[in-house]
Amino acid sequence: MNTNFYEQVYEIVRLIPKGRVTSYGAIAKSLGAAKSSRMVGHAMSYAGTAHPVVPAHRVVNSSGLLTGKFHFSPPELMEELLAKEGVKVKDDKVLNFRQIFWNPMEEITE
DNA sequence: GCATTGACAATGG
DNA sequence: CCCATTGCCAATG
Repeated sequence: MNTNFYEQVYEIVRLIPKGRVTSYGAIAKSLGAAKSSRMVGHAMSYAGTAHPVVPAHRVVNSSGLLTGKFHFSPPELMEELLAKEGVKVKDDKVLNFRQIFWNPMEEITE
């Protein structure tokens, strides 16, 4: 595939530490495509059928909302995984989102 | 190749 | 804080 963009997205998502979450825009920015935040979401769709396990449940929208939880095998899986990681989810949104927010740029530092 | 849709983001009211 | 609009880019029909 070598669809660089998607590969980059998967790479970053895989780098997300346990108990942390990030937003599509942050990932897009890290890749230098802040305008293509939607592409990150598309990449996530492929994540389930592409690479070995991409913790897409750690990726949420800019509001910390679990927008794509419905895309998981069981929609509840997203909250389950997040809960296991120590992330509290309420009303399909991450609590203390700003505190557990993980900035990909800090790990990329190109 | 055009039109529609989409795991989004940012801005304005 | 919630709703409406715009931009952006790729996938799909």
